[in-house]
Amino acid sequence: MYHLLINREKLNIAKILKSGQVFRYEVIDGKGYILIHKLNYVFVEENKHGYVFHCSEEEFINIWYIYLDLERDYVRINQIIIDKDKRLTKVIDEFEGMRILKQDQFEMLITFIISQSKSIPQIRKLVNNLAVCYGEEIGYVYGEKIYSFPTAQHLQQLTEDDYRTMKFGYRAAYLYEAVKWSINLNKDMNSLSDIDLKQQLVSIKGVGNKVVACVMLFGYGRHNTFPIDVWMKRIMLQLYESEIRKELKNPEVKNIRDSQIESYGLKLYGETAGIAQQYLFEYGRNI
DNA sequence: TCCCAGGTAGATC
DNA sequence: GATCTACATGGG
Repeated sequence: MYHLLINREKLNIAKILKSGQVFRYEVIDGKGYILIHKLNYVFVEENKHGYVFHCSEEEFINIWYIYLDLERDYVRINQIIIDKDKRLTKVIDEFEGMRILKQDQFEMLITFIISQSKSIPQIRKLVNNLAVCYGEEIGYVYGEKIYSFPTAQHLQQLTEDDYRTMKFGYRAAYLYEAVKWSINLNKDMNSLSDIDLKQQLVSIKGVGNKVVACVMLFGYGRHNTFPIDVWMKRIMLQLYESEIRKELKNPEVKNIRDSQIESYGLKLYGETAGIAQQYLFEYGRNI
């Protein structure tokens, strides 16, 4: 058992799990949390001093330290973001300990394809169904069976109709395509530039700008991305509409495009855009 | 019954 | 290049 005494200013698991970036985890009331990554899971006990990871030190360093993005200096990044916009001071302070998880790339691709036009509880349900039906049983904690998320190989056997039977609706064809694409991958996507990676991902049918940005941010650790969904659009227009309009060829247009909001976010927040986006998302949800 | 939910592709102008 | 709409399903 690895005792890691880490304060909640640096790591706040409750806030991370509620931040909308991760869909597979368990909260054990009054005791702690279960985190899941590939074929690994860990029970993280919460006490007044901090967190205790119920795993070896080796596993903590090799898996959970990376998953939780603990190497990155969020204090420095938070200050950069506040310098860009002082209005985020309060939400960053209240959301202290939030981090961008580095999750499984295939899981992110599938999860965010599923996410289109679905509420967060519905996404969790569909994604968990997939894990229960096609993942592997990897553990048993506090009466909960823990499943891994299926790999592309696990899902290779499924037809489009199988996904429809599982209530994925029109996303069925997209899921089928994404699995096929993943099976046929023959190069290391991690070595690609942001632009090339984006180009590859967006070539999958059913994968557009928003899903690509989420996969790049939460799966590939590309923090220079700024996903625009309905929430972000509302928040960004509320905070920056006049500034965004100044950048447009025709500042009088009725509808501002997602890509224009994305450009502004990337320009303003640069390498911290992905993290800024999480704070903005939280800022908007609390209005 | 109607409307919306962490969107996207395809048609149309 | 901008705008409109169908696409499945579930929940309020």
